[in-house]
Amino acid sequence: MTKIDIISDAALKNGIRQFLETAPDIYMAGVSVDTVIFGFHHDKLKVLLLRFGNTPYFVLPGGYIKKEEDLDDAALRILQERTELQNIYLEQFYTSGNISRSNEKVAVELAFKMIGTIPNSNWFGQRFVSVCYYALVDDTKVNPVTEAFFTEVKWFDINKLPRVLYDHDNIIQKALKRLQADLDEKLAAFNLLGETFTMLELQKLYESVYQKKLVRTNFQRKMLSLGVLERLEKQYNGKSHKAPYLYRFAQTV
Amino acid sequence: MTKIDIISDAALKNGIRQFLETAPDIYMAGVSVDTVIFGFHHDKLKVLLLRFGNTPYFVLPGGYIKKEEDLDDAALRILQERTELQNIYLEQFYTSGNISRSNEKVAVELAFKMIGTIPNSNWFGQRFVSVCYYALVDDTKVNPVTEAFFTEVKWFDINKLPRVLYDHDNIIQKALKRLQADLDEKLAAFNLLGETFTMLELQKLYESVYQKKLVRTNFQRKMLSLGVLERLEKQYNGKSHKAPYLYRFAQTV
DNA sequence: GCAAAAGTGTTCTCCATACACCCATGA
DNA sequence: TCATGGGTGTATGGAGAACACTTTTGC
Repeated sequence: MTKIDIISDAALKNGIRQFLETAPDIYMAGVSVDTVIFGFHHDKLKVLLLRFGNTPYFVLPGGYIKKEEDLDDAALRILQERTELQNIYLEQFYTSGNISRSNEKVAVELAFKMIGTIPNSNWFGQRFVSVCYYALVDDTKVNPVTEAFFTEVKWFDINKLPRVLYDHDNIIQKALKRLQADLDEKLAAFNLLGETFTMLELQKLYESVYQKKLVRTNFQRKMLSLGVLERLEKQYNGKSHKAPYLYRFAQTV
Repeated sequence: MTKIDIISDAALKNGIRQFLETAPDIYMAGVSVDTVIFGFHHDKLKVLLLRFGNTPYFVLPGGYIKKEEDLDDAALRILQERTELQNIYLEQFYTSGNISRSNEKVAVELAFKMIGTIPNSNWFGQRFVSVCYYALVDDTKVNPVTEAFFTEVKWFDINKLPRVLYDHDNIIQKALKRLQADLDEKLAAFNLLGETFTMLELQKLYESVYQKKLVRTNFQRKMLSLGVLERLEKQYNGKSHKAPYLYRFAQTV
């Protein structure tokens, strides 16, 4: 087991102390928001996670709901703070509210070590019900932003996740299932790609979401039959084979 | 417009006052649970609603989460309190958290009149994020229970809903959509029927959920092909036509 | 026998699958 | 010319829709 190495940086402690002083005035108590941010890179489906302090543990990007803020707006704000993106595709998919989710030993122990003693009545000590959203982003446009509590923002392959705290692993799996269900239904896939893409890239994306191989020729026909793809010029890439067409998502709303 | 007639019953006021005194010690603040209870009766899909005080307005059965209680357990408890049923089919489907949902003029006005002045800082005055569940019940086994705040418990046809408070109408419509999606997927329909039923009853149920007519012969084949129906003896009902078979849901888990 | 509803069989179409085939490209 | 990947055509099978047909029941 990896040794847990806690930073003892005064600035970090001060940041946390300041948050704890102001949080109860700004945010709703007892309710939090967690977001599963999906990206697609190198033919793999990725999830954006935050390193918890200086430990080897990661958590989902999350936050709290301002007292005069709509729930969906809070999720969007939290995402924008973490990615600096506008126009994010966002779906609420689950609310997690078991007592045990907030009590996980490791997390509590780590929190204690990070900021010293935590009075039982303070912000982090309370029980939270967490409303969970998933987001689809073009990872090339994301500018990951860290903040006081977290020392690193990192993309992880959905199949090679690190150790995560709380019930966040469960939440990530639920998000994936929901994404699978939404992918065809809501034409959500194109939010994970850039402006243009080849048919093979699109296929790899579907394969990484459904976690299974698809038949190339039939996939192509199915995508074209949706009537939402615009075929652009061919993309010559120097490879010794036929150049693939580029496509653009052109939904006629 | 119907005149709003408010009861000024001392017992009701006392009940509410007592609740307000103890609630903050027992329940999480800021989070509530609302349930859409579906039943099926006389070939119609029904929803169980509570009359708000002595007004013509209705609300969804709902409640709060105890400080040491799992979210799903809270939903189950609230349902059991209202229906006296065990083993209820329950699905979480949405969490509603817009600021405006708690601020609807009519609701606030009614609450004021019911219990006199409400200090802004009290329990009902706070903002709630509501986690919503839908339940499927055999309505013949339900024993609707009223309580202090509500003067009537009543089944309503999904297409003939009364005026409901807050955003509960929106929640009901979302529940129906989710039920439609789950019906085939999770074989959920049988929770709405008694032990045995005819194919026609099952078809009427599907039609009332999907809100459209289905072709009798093809529906029969589809249901039988699921492999979860056990055919019992015929049901002679005195009508001058062939007697239908009775079926039982016999899922091999 | 007749009307009404229940149950079964048949055809047709659509769509997903499987796979054969040809095309374009650079080494 | 060859290997590699891209694009299109075609046969097949299964599921659902449409509808014809038979069976059962009480009057």
